[in-house]
Amino acid sequence: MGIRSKKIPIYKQIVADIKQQIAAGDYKIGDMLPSENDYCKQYQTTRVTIRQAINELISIGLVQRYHGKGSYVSEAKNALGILSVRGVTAGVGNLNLKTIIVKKPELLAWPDNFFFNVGEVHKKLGCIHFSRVRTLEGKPIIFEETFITNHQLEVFLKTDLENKSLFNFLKNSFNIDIKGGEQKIWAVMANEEVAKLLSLTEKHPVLHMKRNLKTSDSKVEIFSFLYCNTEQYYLHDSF
Amino acid sequence: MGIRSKKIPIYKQIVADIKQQIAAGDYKIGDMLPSENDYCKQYQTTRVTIRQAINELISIGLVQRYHGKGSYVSEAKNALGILSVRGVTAGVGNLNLKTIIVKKPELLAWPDNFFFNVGEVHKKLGCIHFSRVRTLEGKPIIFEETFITNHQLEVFLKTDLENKSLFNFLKNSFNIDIKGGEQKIWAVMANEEVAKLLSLTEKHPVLHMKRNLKTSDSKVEIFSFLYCNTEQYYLHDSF
DNA sequence: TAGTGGTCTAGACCACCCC
DNA sequence: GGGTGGTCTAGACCACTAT
Repeated sequence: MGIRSKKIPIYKQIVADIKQQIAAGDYKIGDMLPSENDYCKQYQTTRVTIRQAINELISIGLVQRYHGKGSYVSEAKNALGILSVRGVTAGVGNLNLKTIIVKKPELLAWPDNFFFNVGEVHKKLGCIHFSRVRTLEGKPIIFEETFITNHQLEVFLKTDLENKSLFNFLKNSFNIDIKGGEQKIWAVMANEEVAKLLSLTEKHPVLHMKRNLKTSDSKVEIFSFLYCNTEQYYLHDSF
Repeated sequence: MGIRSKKIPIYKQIVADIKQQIAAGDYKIGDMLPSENDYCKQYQTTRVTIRQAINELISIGLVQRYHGKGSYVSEAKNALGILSVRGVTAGVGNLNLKTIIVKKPELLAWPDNFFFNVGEVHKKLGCIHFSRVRTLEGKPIIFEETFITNHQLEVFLKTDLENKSLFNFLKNSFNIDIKGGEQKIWAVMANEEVAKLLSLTEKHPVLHMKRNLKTSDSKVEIFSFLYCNTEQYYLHDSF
């Protein structure tokens, strides 16, 4: 299990820094963040870099920026930031999402007629497959089935993912980052399996997403099929 | 009805240019766009500016960029780009969306207990309210109810919005742009009204969004409540 | 008018992909 | 090795908000 790259860009360090400060309560919802010029001095860098960092914070919905006024910490009450339609990040906001493993990681061939196109390279490597349910305050909210290209990731098979962030695990163990991707979204009726896992009556409407995430390792792609009960929470996206 | 600002930034002109070229078929799905350095020469500008333009194209899902390889026109088959969860744009991709007015524009007071917080300034100005259904190939797909702050927008009341893009209308008539906003997304059951307008059985699952869009005129805010039949199409988002 | 974000220049070096 | 995108510098000027 090797670390696969090196330097963390300055702007990502700044993103992580500001995220942490917001999480720690140094800045509360509605607070104005330091100005871009202040940040330039603080981090000894230039505005292009600072703006790149703040752009990322905006894109994950943590911050809003107003011309002539400043950048402000934004509200995300009841929003499933972790799924932020636009977000590349796990764990935006302070929602206490817990994870239950429904099906442990297993090494399989890629399914026939898989929804997304999988390249030949990935097909040869096979996929690691597992399913999880996410709960919020004890209630199941999300059911997610995940497929990851097995490029030297066998360690997954003996890893207990319970209550672990997949993205953090990939980052910490393999230095693999999410670089981007695409999502498709539908409203559907829960089928028997989904209804059971999310404690819903069958035919309850649920939000369904199919996602394809690209990582910093071009041999590792992540696909996930996801069902979300939006009765008490909603997906949130700001831009 | 006055034009409200002046200069169009270079990067936006480039965005519009490339969009137009893709729409015209100069670049097809999967084609590689010119490199960033080529664009620098072509537009006599620098990479920061070119990248700002391409970032916008990526964010609306039109383009994907790969390190070391280039930027490519991306596929958006069956995707409602017009609603692209992340999109700020009208009319990416499928141009065959037609609009039917369900309720003509009317000048009202802001509703009590409106879902979003409306500032005092906006409350004093009142709101312009109308409802539309969007159809694709003759089938109703989206029902959208819109509220806009009436800051010198009375011309709306005598405008026929049938088959017009709201965003283009705001842009062309008032030079008002969409600058950003937020969206909240649920899966719900169609109620009687929505079912009727979208030709669905009641209790059919539909995607529901509540959106708050900021414009380049800080006195003009747009809110929209929207229901979408995702049986044949899906919302699409790339990042 | 002072302070903020919005846009832009003219370079540079690095990391990645492909031949 | 040559071309691509990824990151960054050290400035500049403009547009918007507030006072």
